[in-house]
Amino acid sequence: MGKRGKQMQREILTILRDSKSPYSAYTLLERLQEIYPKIAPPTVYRALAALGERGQIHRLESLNAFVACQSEAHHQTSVLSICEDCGFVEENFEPDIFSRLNAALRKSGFSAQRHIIEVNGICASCGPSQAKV
Amino acid sequence: MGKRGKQMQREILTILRDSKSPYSAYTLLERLQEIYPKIAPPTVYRALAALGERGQIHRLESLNAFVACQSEAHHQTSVLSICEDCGFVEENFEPDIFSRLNAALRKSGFSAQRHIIEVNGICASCGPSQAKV
DNA sequence: ATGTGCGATGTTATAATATAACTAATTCAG
DNA sequence: CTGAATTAGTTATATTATAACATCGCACAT
Repeated sequence: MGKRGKQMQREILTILRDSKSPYSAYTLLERLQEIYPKIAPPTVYRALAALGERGQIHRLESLNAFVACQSEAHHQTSVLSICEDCGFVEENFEPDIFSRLNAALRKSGFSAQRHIIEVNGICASCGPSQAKV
Repeated sequence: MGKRGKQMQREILTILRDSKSPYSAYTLLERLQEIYPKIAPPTVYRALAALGERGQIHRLESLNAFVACQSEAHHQTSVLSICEDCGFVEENFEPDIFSRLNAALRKSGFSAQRHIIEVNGICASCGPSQAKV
C-alpha cells in the first residue's frame, strides 16, 4: 500500500467516524473531492475495500453504504441496527447469536465464513415513547 | 394489479423456483425478454417488488439478487445461507435466533421491523468432506 | 353506452453503484 | 541504476435501480 492509499483510508475513516450515519461511496467521493479534486470512483472503492478487509468499516448491504466500525475488537460478530427514521446505525455485539447461527447452519453441513446481520427498525430516540420532533 | 403484472410475477416465480440459484434483476429481464421481447427494467422491478411484499421471493442484499422463497410459512424468520463455491442458496428457519436478536436489540431500545440475515460460506456438497469436482 | 377518473402498465431516459482495463508512478531488491 | 512488482491514476463502461411521464383499460356513476 502506498502513501496515497493510506491517506485516503485515513480521510474516509475520519469522515465516517465524524458522522455515524452511513455514507455512500459516491457521497464519500464528493467529500474527498473537496480536498483532492481529481480523484475518481476506483480510488474510493479501493480505499473502502482495504478498510473493509481490516474490519475498520462495515458495509451496509441493504443500503449500499458504509459506516465506521465502532469497536476494533468484535467486528466479526456485530449486528447492525438501522433506524428507519433518523438513519442512525448502531453496532451491537452479539457473539452468542453468531455462535448459535453457526451451530444451526453447521447441522445442515454449512460452514459459515462471513455473516451479514442487519436489522431495520426504530431506534430508542425515535421510538414511540419519545416525543416526535 | 392488472393481468400483465400478475403474469410477470408468475413467470419470475417459475424461473426462480426452477433455478434455486439467485438471479439478478437484469438476468431475469433477459429471460423474460425471450418471451416478451419488449419489456423494460421497471416491469421486472415492479414484479419483484410485488413478490417481495408478499414474501414469495427473497432479495439477497449482499448479491443484489433474488431467490424464490422456499416456504410460504416462515419467510419472516429465514436465514439465507449462500455457498461461495456453487452459488446455491438455502433458506434456514431459525425463529429462535430472530427472537433472541429482537430481545437483544430491545434492551437498547431498538424496535426491530425487518431482519436481514445472510451467511456466506461453503455448503454441504462443496465442503471439505466432499470430493472436489 | 358513454365519459371520466384512477390505478396499472409501458416507455424513455437517467441516476446511482461498481468495476474492468489500461497507463503512469513508485518502490525496492539486487 | 535497473527492471520487476506493486500501487495509484485515468478512462471508460458495466451493472443495478428508479424517476418521470404517456398510455391503457377497467370500474363505475350518470
